[in-house]
Amino acid sequence: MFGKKKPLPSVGPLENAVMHILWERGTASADDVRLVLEQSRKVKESTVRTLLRRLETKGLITHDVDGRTFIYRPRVAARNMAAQAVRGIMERFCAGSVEALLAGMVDSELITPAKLRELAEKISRAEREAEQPKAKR
Amino acid sequence: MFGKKKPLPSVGPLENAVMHILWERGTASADDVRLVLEQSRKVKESTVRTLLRRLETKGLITHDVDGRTFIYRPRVAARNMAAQAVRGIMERFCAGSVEALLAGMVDSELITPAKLRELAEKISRAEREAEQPKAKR
DNA sequence: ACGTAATGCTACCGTGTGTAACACTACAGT
DNA sequence: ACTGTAGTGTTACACACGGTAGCATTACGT
Repeated sequence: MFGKKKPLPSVGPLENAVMHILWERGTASADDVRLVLEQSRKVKESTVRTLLRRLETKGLITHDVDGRTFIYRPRVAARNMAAQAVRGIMERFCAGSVEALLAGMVDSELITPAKLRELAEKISRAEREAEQPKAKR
Repeated sequence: MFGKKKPLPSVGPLENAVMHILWERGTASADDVRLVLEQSRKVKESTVRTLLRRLETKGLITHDVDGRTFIYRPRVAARNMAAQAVRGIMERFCAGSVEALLAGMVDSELITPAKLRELAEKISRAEREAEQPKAKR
C-alpha cells in the first residue's frame, strides 16, 4: 500500500559495494566504509564520502549524527531494491509479465522448476504465518 | 549447459525500445524500426541506424541481407535478457540468493504468494512436458 | 588557541547513449 | 551508360553518470 514504485536510481558498481557494506553492517561511518572497501581496493577518503553523499542524495541511504561523525544506514532493504530493479526489468523486457520473467529464469537456468516450486511454497507458508498474528507489522 | 552468463551489455531506453520492436515483429528493416519509433517520437534515419548497429555490435541483434536492405532480428529472447538482468540483480542485491529475490518480490507486492505458487506449478508442468520428448530444443 | 578529524564543495575524466551530418555504394529506370 | 535514390558506413558531438580526488570548511578535544 505504501509502495513507491519509483524507477530506482541507478547505482554504479562501487556505489553498490558501499550499499552492500551498509546492508551487512546495518550502520557505518564514512571511515568504516572506507576500511572495508580498502580490503579489496584503493580508495581515498573523499571518494568514499562522495559516494555516500551521492547515495544519500539518491535516497538510498540516510544518516544519523554521532558527535561530528555521520553514521550512515540504508534506507531501503536490499530485497526491496532488488524487487524494484526486477520490476523495471519486467517492464522493459517482459511487458510486465511476471510469468514470462520466471519462465525466462528457468529457461536461463537461474533456477530449476523444482526449486522454484519449493521456494514458492516456502514463501507462501511464511506469508501465511505472518498474516495470522493481528499485528501485521 | 550452453549458458554464457555474460553480464549482459547495457542498453539505453531507446535501444531498448528498438529491441522491443524487434521482439514484437520478429524482424524489421532499419526503416521499419524508424516508422514504429516515429509513432511516439522524432527520430532521424541515421539515429536509428546507429542504434541498430550498436545493438548488433553488442551482440543483441543480427541481420540478414535482403537485396540491399538489412533485415534485423533479435539474437536473444526477451525473457533471456530479462533473466540475465535478474541474475545481475540477484548478485548485486541478494548475494545470489534466488530465495531472497523472490521474497523481495513478494514483499514489494510485485507478485502475491498465491500467484507465485501458481506460476511455479504451471512452469514445472510445462517443463516436465517439454522434457518428455527427446528433442530438448 | 590550535591541531586534527570530520564534512562539504567542486571539478575532471572516461564511458555510454542519443543525436545526427556526411560519405559511400549499388540497384533501377530512362 | 548515367544518374538518382535508397540503403549503409563513418565519424563526431553533447550530455549524463560514475569514479576519483583535491581543497575548503567546521568543530571538537587538549
